[in-house]
Amino acid sequence: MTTIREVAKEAGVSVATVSRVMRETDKVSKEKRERVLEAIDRLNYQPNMIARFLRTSKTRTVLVVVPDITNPFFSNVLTGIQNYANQTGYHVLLFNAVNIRNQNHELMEMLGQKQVDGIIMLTSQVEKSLLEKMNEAYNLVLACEYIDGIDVPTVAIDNISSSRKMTNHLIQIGYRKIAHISGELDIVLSVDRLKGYKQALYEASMDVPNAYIQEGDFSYEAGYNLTLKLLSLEEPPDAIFAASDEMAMGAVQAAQSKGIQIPEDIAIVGFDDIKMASIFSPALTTIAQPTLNIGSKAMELAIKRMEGEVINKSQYILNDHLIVRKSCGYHV
Amino acid sequence: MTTIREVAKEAGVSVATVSRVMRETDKVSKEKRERVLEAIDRLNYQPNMIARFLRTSKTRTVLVVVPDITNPFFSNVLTGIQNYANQTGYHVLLFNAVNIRNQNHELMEMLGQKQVDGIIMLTSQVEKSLLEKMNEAYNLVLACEYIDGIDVPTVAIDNISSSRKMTNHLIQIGYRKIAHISGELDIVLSVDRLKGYKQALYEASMDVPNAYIQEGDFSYEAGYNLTLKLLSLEEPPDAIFAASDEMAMGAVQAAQSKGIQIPEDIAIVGFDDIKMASIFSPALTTIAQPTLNIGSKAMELAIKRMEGEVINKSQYILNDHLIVRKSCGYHV
DNA sequence: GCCCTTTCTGTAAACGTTTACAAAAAAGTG
DNA sequence: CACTTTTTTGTAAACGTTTACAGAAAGGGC
Repeated sequence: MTTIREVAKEAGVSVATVSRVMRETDKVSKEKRERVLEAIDRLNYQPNMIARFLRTSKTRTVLVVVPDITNPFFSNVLTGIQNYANQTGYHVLLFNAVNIRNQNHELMEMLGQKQVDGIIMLTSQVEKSLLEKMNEAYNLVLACEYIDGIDVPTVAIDNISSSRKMTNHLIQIGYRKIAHISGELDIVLSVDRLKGYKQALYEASMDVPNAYIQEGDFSYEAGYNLTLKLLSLEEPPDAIFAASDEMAMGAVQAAQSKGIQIPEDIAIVGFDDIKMASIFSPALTTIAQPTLNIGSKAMELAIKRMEGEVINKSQYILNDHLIVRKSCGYHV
Repeated sequence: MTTIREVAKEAGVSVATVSRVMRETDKVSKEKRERVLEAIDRLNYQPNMIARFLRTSKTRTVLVVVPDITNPFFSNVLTGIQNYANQTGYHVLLFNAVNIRNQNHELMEMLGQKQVDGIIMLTSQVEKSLLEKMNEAYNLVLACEYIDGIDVPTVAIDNISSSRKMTNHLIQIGYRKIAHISGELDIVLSVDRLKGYKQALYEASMDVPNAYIQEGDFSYEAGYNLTLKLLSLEEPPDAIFAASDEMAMGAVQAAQSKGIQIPEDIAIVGFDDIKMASIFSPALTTIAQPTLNIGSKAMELAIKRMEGEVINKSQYILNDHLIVRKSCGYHV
């Protein structure tokens, strides 16, 4: 491996000068600069990043904690992060936290070991105290999920208002018995979506039976099973608003398995606008989240923090939008 | 930040002893070991990994090059890699290569800079010479795509035989006019799948018109458009074998848009068995690849190489299997 | 030519570990 | 007890950079 020392010798200058040329940080005379560049070229020199990291105590690397890369929503956000990172010379260390709650320790270890300069979490499914610690000791940014009561930069959509928007849409086009299949209710995001749904009903002075609200877990299977449950109610809903597209697809197929037509007999809508939502048949009415932007904004904020900038505003709310397709029975 | 020096002072021993306790590499008397452990605990010491990396010139990190994390196939393999890495104390640095061909330079730079000990590529879409260089200078492992003529450890399924298996299945259940929509034919994998298809036809002494073979690019849109093309042939096929599930879904919808029923009027099958393949309607007959295993095996090999072991066998072929669902019209 | 700035360069000390080597301590052996 | 062998410890030199500091060179003004 060629080192800076060898380059210095080859160019007939000191190591300091070589370093200065590399980093373009300080004035170097034209003549020496050229000699150095030539030497670098000749020896095919590449600086050892680890040594630089050690000296500068900056790694230009951010740890990204993803609950499940397999989930298209997360992988899209991750793509946004990665793209932005690429453009700015940062690197992404991946932490695929299948069961994040058991991995807290490991997570804190990685941070303490200085391998990364910052951390972006696509989930806030950890103890609040841990989140607080990470926020003050390291450069934390949350994406996708807002958490109450601590002041950490967060980028997400306004789940309450988008959920309200969706519910309003269903009300407007005439549905009166709207059920909701939520995500796990220990996740803020699920609670918010439920909240928005309730607000819309309240504003429209509509009342729904308790059984219209079912707690799922964002999975296809949950959507399927809970829909069977909803359909067997004495007075089944005429519309189902699922908190994820995957659950909505499960809902559609559960209904179809009972010979029920979508959207003729019942409307079913989702959330996220994953690619399949438009391919699926019937195409799903859903809420599109600006996943790539969420990712890049999160990375942008993380970089700002890592470079020492103080972030005054802590909530970054990006615009989602309602996408009306066939599954809600409203033809544009 | 607490350093090893402070721990040493606190415990009343030398830094070497502390290091030895940490790494469990050398004998340390019980008494001192305990003193050190206590001191570590008291000071909440965590070793600075970067410093260790520099000294040992090992980073326990592997660079994973993924063409597109958004693609469920890749994200599954990545999950396999990540899981195995986690278990063995390795880390994954993500390189999302949207257009890998333009990023060769960047890739080589990262390797030269010693930030990673090895590299796993989920694509071989780079110049062969580059691959060769990576293979000899760094610890390269290929996953998913085999490349001819260089001796780099590769883990994948046997695309030729699985494609032949699928085609045979279609022949067996009675189809005689089987078309194939391939991936990009500058990718080995696509060529292999095409090859398998042709072999099966050949063995069955079947001949198909040239127009039955269409080059796509694995995308839904390609599947859709090429199917429209196939259907408007004078003698349209009675079965379409798409080289990816996504293309198969496009094919299904293209057919449906023409009022053609699947599988009654035409069979359509895919490849990969992504989650949607079973949810989609009609459920897709497809080839299931052991994605998680591909990932973990690749990581296993990478670790072996990084730890200096010489890998004698260079091809690791994992078992795929045919999954028969509704879309091929064969009821089990 | 002299003095004062300004610009450029080199020396050497970090950064926080690991580890070769030597020295010290402990354990065996007769 | 004296000697040898084994085990445990500490000292200090790496690893390959960056950068504070001081010194040299160059430029400007008179």
